[in-house]
Order: sequence, then structure tokens, then C-alpha cells
Amino acid sequence: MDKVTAAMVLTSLSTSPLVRSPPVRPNESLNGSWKEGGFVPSSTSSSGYWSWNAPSDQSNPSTPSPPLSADSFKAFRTPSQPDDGIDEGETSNLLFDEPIPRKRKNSMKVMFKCLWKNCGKVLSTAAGIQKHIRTIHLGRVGESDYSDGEEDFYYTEIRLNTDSVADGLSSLSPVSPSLASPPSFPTQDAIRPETSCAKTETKVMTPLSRSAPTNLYLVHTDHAYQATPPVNIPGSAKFTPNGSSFSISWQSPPVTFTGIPVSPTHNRPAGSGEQKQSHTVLSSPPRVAFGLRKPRGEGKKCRKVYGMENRDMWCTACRWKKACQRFID
DNA sequence: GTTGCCGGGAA
DNA sequence: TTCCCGGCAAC
Repeated sequence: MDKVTAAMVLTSLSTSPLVRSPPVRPNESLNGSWKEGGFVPSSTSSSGYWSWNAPSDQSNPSTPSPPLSADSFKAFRTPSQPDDGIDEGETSNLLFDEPIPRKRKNSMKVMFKCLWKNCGKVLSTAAGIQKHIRTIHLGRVGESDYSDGEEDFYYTEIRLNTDSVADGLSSLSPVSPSLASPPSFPTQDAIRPETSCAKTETKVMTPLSRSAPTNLYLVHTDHAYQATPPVNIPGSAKFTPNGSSFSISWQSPPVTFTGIPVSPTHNRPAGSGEQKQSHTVLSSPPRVAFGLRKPRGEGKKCRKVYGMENRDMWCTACRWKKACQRFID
């Protein structure tokens, strides 16, 4: 364990500079929805992974730079057709960002494996695998060069390296689809890219949702719990010293995930059930168990804002001593 | 002590 | 269904 945790810490440290370097990034490159609120800056590494998208064309196998691992993430959330109904879903993603072992560039060979069912084709370049997916699986023959990023869902990178540490990490990290993917996920529906699934449990699956390396992101989901606001959690909370044990715990989920038919994303604290799901581990380490009353929101509520004297200005819920509806946390 | 709100009851 | 409030837990 020690080794592992140490490795985690190191990786997170080493990567952060890469990721965060240009503060500019978040604002410009991403589609607007993100940047603001929570993710931005504070946390060391969680905020940055988006920025990799552009450069991450790792067509050159010889340079398995950080972007690769990032790329694998990218897969989960394709930048192209993302937000629909996903509101906070994404935030949860951030969590997972961290654990990825992106490491120094040394003797590693990167291959790309098609995750499409019964395919498993392995190519040495991302471009190649994307093309393969586009043409063979997605049937986009004509528009060969057109890529909306969907292919990303269907392949994963495989690092063939000699690095011991890397091995250790990869085995732990959720990003080892090579292990998990083959056994077709029992619940293809259950797990699907948040992008499309959002919170809806639509049954219509795009090819995408069917075979994507979902397990990867399951991992992150919960955060859930904290929906939007919780955004912060990931970054800072996670890697605090005492958070280390925590990170470990959540790694297992990918494996254990049983495919509960629920969209991993959310977090709207709404349903009590949602919370407990996969995320439990992540988001609420110390929290009491679920059944208990939910933690009090931090925001000011009608009572505090308007005061007792202006009770008529309160939202009805507050007036009735119910959960405030005006200042929702 | 204050505040948020669950659980439950009365109208 | 609407309105209230006792009481508990988090602050």
C-alpha cells in the first residue's frame, strides 16, 4: 500500500505542472460551460485535464507523453457532444482525473486497442485506431476524416512498458481497460458515457453507450454527491495527506461495479438512493451513513437572509420549516 | 444559542 | 394540499 500511495502522490505532483501550466486554458479552449465555477483552479490537477484535448493526438507512438493518459480520459467525456443534460455529471469526472498515472516518458510503448465488442483490434497509433473504429464500427466510411470524437469511446490505450512503477499504477488505476473491458460489462446500459446518458435512463443506446469503456468513468461518478457545488471536493479534498487512503479506496469500484442501472452521474442530492451508489466511497468518506439527515447546507437561507421579521419574504419551504427552495445548496 | 429542516399533525 | 411546529442535529 505504501508504495502505491507514494506513487499516487508522486504522479499527482509531477503531473500538476503539466496540466495547470497555462491558466489561460480553461477559459479559452473549453466550451464555456465549464470553466467557471468550481473547477477552475484551486486543485492541483483536477482542473486541468480538459486542456489536453487538443494536443492529444498521439499519433506518434514513440512519445507517450502525458496526454495519452489524459486521452484515455478524454474518452469518457468527449468534448464534442457533451453537455446536454449533464450538469454536474462532469464535475464528478474530475475526480478521476487524478489517479491516472501519467508519468514520465520513458520506456513505454503505447498501443491502442479497440474496445468494440468482439473486436479487440490493436493498433499502434491513435489515428489508426480511430480510423478503424470510424470505418469498421461506426460505418463512417465516407466521412473518414470527420471526427467528432466519438471514436474515443471505443478504444483505449494500452501501455506496454517496462516500468515497474507504471505497472503498479496501471494495475490499480481505473484506466486499465485491458483488464476490465473484455468481459463485456454486464450492464451495458447501466454504465454509459455520461455525456449521453446524463441523468436520463433512456434505453436507447447509441452504439457509443454500448461498448464504451465505461468502467472507467464509473469510477468517478459520484461525487457525487455533490452535484454542482461539490465540484470542489475533488480537487483539494482528495489529495490531502489524509486523503490518500481515500484515493485507494475508490479505485476498486471499477472492478466491483456491478452495473447498477443508474446513471452514474448524478448527484443531484435529490434522490437519496443515488448517493449511495458507486460514489459513496468517494464523496462521503467521513459522512455519516445515508439514512441520516443530510448535512446542513452552507448557504444562507431565507431565514438568515431576510430575518425573522421578514418572514413573509421567505420561500414557502422556509416558512414551513422545510428545506429551503430558494437558496438551494 | 442559532439555524436548517425532518417528521408529523391540524386544518 | 396547505400550513405549522416540535424537536433534533449541525453549527
